[in-house]
Amino acid sequence: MSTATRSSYHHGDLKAALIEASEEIIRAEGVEGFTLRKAAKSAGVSPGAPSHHFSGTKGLLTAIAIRTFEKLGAELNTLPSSGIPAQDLRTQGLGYVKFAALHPGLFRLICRVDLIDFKDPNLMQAAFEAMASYEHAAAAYFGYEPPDPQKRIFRPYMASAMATAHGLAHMVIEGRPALLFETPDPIGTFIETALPSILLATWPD
Amino acid sequence: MSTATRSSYHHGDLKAALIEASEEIIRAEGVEGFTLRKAAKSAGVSPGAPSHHFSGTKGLLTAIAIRTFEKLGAELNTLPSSGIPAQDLRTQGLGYVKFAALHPGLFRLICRVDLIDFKDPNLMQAAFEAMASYEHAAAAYFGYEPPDPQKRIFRPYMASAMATAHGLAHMVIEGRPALLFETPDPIGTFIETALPSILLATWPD
DNA sequence: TGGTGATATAAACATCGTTCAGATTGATGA
DNA sequence: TCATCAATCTGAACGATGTTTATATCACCA
Repeated sequence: MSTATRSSYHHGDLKAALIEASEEIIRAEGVEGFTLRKAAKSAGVSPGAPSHHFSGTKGLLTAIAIRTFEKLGAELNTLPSSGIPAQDLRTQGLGYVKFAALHPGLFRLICRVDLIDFKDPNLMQAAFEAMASYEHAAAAYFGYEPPDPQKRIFRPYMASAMATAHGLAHMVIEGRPALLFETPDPIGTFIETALPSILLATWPD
Repeated sequence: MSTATRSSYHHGDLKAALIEASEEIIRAEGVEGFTLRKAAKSAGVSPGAPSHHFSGTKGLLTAIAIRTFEKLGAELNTLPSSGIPAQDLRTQGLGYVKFAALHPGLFRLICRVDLIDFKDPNLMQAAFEAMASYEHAAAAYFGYEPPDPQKRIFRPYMASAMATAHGLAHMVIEGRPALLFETPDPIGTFIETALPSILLATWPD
């Protein structure tokens, strides 16, 4: 409810207000429920105002995607390390899927290549930094030297590990647990019970 | 180019023509490029005509999603079995990702929960039948008895295997190979070289 | 104090999905 | 055979969307 009532003709910090309002809309109604006009209205501004701060809808959504990758990275990079490679890799995977389950709208956003600008270097950098600890865990488990982060390249082992978590995340936000796994609570129960056993099957000790 | 010129006022088989035209649009321009009006125009019919055959855009796209699952199933279920469980599982996974890479628009469609009706029992049935041989291969590799197909339940092992392929498929159609793996040809080269080694890391002999 | 660039408005435009009254036609039954 | 009816299609309309344009307002600085 960031419908800011403002006194002056100019907003003051419309750019930040638009990002805030848009993220709220996406959290509440998903990417599909988002419209630029809604965001403008929520920020208390006319439909044409956003064009002065973002290059269209795609620019605004890209800014939110960057914030989302930063949130994901903050989540993953602070997960505790046990010293047991298999367990750490599972922890990272679980964290990845949990993030998707807790923020389905935002996670969908960062997968929508048509809605955000993946040529934006800031977006790419945020995406890679988000996966830093994940790559570290994969390197420890599979026994390889992590590549230079500057090169922005993933190893096949990392691709394998990341793909499993990525696929599970998609399956979760696509609502497949409720459809496929007979779990009463589509998010909580699945994550706490079925998901660990799935990851155990994928990366055993 | 199925812009059928018709002589009579009535079309004859508009339902099939709309499905055909829509699938062509999705193949050429992706789900994002699809509009109901385009499909109607391509079928040589007014924008209001489709409503007599489908319950809105979602109904039409659901019909195409069912066809897509049938195509995927026809692909996977005819893949040869080598008798070596690990290799067969990799073959299924490779087939799954290949399908996504060859039909990115259609694959994206069957993942768009907001665009198609996953409560449609025909869609669910088609989705499960498509994965039948995959589940069979997973059961052989992980050593469990495949569950009753009627129950429409996947085992954790199957979820693990499927998730990896599903995640790789998403990564491929999101264009990540070109971004992450330094492959000149984003589809062909990646699939033929990097992908098998990724699947080898996931399901070793 | 004036003026200039940045920022906002309001109105317009094309396009979208959907609805609805009316036109057209194929099929049914007497 | 022919009248009737339900199915099918048109064409115009509606509200909503993203974007552009001319115009209005204001913050800041010379």
